[in-house]
Amino acid sequence: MLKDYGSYVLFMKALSDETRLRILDMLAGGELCACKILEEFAITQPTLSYHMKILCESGLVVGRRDGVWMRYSINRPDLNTLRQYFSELNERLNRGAVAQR
Amino acid sequence: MLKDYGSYVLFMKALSDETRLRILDMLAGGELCACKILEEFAITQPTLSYHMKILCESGLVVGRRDGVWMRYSINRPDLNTLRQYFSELNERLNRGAVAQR
DNA sequence: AATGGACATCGATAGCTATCTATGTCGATC
DNA sequence: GATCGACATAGATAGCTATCGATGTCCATT
Repeated sequence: MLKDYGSYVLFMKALSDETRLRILDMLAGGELCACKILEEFAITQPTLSYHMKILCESGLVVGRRDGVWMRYSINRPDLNTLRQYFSELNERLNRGAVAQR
Repeated sequence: MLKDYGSYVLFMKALSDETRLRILDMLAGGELCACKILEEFAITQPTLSYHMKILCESGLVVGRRDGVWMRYSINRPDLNTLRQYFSELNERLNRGAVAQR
């Protein structure tokens, strides 16, 4: 069982928007700067800035300033935590299924 | 890469609320009826009904009527899809890390 | 020192979300 | 057939979210 749902809720909230989901997908290919990400979307720069903030505040993404640019990448430990969460849920579900029969 | 973000957004939205996350967690232990779930929360019955609707509409949870009761359980294929999504993201991220060095 | 490029912040706003009370439906029981 | 228990639906509402245009900051270049 989870003790701390708070951080998971933040993860899920961060990914409960198509724009942000697509950004995470892009970042899985490696670090990208904000302007490169912006090119892929039909949103304004302030809106992207807002989405990046949500992603960073969840912990799933980290940004670093590189001169004029902001470079974003996925935070491995946090993505791993999330991956593990679903794996464990799945396992728990399967264990239960066996126990029931 | 994903083609259809829509269903993933629905999954994430469904899980971006602490009440629903906890419900999913409870259901990982096996099927439960609505009244049993309700006992664990300090919310009213209509609010639970609302949350169960969101979970069911996402596909992650299925409900079946059993006489007077509604019994809810996790939809294995959909949970598996979600598990796989994060596993693949993780893999893709790790592949990239190697390629970069 | 003026300009321009990359980004963040502010203020406004339309639309969505979670929650409640009140009420409805449908079986089972008295 | 009146009541009760389990659930859904309707209507209202406070608060949150995604989006924009306008503006600010900071650095590099002209």
